[in-house]
Amino acid sequence: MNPAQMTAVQHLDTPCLVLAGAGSGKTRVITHKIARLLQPGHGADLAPSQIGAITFTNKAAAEMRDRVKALIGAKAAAKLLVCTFHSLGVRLLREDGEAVGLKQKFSILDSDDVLSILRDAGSTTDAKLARSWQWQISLWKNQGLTSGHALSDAATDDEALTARVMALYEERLLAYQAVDFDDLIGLPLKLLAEHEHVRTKWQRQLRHVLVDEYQDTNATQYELLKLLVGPDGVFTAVGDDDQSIYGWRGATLDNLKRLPQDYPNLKVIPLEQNYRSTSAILRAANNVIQLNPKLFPKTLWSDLGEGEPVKLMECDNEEHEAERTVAHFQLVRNRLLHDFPGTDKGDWRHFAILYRANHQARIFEQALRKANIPYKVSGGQSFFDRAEIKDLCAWLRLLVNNDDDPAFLRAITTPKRGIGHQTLGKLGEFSAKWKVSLYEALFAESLSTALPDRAIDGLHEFGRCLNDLEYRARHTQGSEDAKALLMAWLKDIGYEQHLLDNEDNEKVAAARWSNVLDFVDWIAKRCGGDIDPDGAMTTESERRSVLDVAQTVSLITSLAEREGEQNVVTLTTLHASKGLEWPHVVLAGVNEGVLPFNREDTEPTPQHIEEERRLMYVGITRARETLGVSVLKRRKKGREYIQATPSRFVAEMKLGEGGPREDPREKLRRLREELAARPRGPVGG
DNA sequence: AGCTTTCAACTTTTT
DNA sequence: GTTGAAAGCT
Repeated sequence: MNPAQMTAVQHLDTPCLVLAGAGSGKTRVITHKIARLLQPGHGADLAPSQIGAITFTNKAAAEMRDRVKALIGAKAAAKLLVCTFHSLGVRLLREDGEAVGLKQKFSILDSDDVLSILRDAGSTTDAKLARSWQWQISLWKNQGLTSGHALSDAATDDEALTARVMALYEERLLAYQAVDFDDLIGLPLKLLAEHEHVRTKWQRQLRHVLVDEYQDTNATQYELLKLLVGPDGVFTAVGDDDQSIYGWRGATLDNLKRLPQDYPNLKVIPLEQNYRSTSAILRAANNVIQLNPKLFPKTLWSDLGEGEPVKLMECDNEEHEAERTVAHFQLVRNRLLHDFPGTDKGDWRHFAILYRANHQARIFEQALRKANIPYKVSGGQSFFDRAEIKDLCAWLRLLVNNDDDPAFLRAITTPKRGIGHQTLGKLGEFSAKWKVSLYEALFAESLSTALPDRAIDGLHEFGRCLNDLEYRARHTQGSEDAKALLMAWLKDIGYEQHLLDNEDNEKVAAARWSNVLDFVDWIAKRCGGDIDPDGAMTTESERRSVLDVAQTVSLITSLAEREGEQNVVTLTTLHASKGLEWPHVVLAGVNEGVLPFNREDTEPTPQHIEEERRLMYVGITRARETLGVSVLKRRKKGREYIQATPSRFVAEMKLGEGGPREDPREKLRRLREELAARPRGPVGG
């Protein structure tokens, strides 16, 4: 470990802000600090259960857990609280949510559920309108505002309407005993703020909290952390102001600015040594980011050698860009295969194409397919967004929370069981009239006044099926039994047949069914009780019932199992690339209007340009060895091509300045030596 | 007028 | 690849 990392790890007694530049080994710092906190004799001497490590994504949490496990052993690691902000919220609410009026078995709505509730609440079929409400409501919630605040602050008619829809939405959520993702932060905050005994309980429990990607926190997350940590609590925030690229969804750098003021004894430690990229790449990155007003100045450096100059690729149009990128990759790869035969340096998984917007991927996909190069597009539709998975999730959610009406409607109609609009409409009216959930209405005595017996029989049949499944799910643990239960259930409800009936293409139906089977395996695996990949038996305490697993299912959005292991080229957006790295990277379409993004009719604000500049910085710093920056000379607009302007960020990189001047042959020899001497395997995170 | 067809445009995304 | 808008058809 370098001196700065060491300082960060050894600083245990006051709040600490680690400004971790890209590739500076921040995960290393966090994991080692956790180990240090556990070691007796350094003043902290904490038990594993007293430490919390908070991340933004499940993937980051999983990686963190793995790396801590390697350091302190599986037994101690299992007792640590390593989780995302949202799963921490779930935990707080499951344990103490009753204090804010939430029953223990609440449901978590995903953004599609939210959208359909909003469409309903605002009586519109206009998806765009509903989405704009969803967006605005989420922003308000992330600032800690309720519909009441929003309505009184509303500056326009649109905002007032949104606020009114929000009020209806809040009512619905309460009635369903459901929360959305924003509530998973907002409600725990309310819980801790308003209930002293809960607050002290958690403050006593967690003696040291470490937060990853601190620059991505929003206003409510800041407040939540503050309450969780307490007035004299100790924490470690790890982040990089230069990599803050989520301002548009509520993240605010104010959280970084406020830290020294809110905690005067804050220790600020910059990590500037980069273990990822060559000097040529870092110089370009520093040149760009320098132009932003800086909160905490820092300059990245590395001792990995000068490396190859950043290559500017000027392309005629999008097709040309894709072809050139593919040709460039092939060239680099062939050189590696020649220079380092028998190594994995030429593997396709070491190559990535990064772009600003998802639709830019398509043309690269075509070119890669044509060249027979394997690739994956990351981002886009996730496994859990697929209709078949959502169908099954609806059933699981309904098991967890019988009052989850959106889940009820989806489950009772998929697969079709002869219960249609008529019946459900009546049931809905009945439940609204008596202020009960659809599930409760199902078993009400007086339902016979609203519906014919035949319809009621069908409803009761569904209810019995559900109760039976719930009973079994509660009492089934261990992956083998869980899998048997789930398969029996799918057979019961005839799900495979349902897929075949509703899909005219047999292949598509088969693909969907295969997704379902993957999903079953995935849940079963989570029920535990079988052999771990590393050979150790999972402990008895890790065995969970199917119902327990079902509770957390809506929080998880990616299988992320062997994602990194496929030997394929990665196509991804700049946003989704944060935290990742590849030896060879091409940044595509680095033109004005695209990166920095702006619409032709609007003038970008300086803050917007600054965030786009950070995005460029993130992109540059993903590359370990070679970096290509591709610029379009012309862009397709309608049928003809129009002139395209290179991004201002290209000039800002100052390519060709500051590098060493040397004989080309000498240079080639040096490059090869440097490349051969590079350490293998991943460094830092 | 209301429907269908065609054509172009397309922020960024986790939980 | 999907969606929304505009043109064209009945």
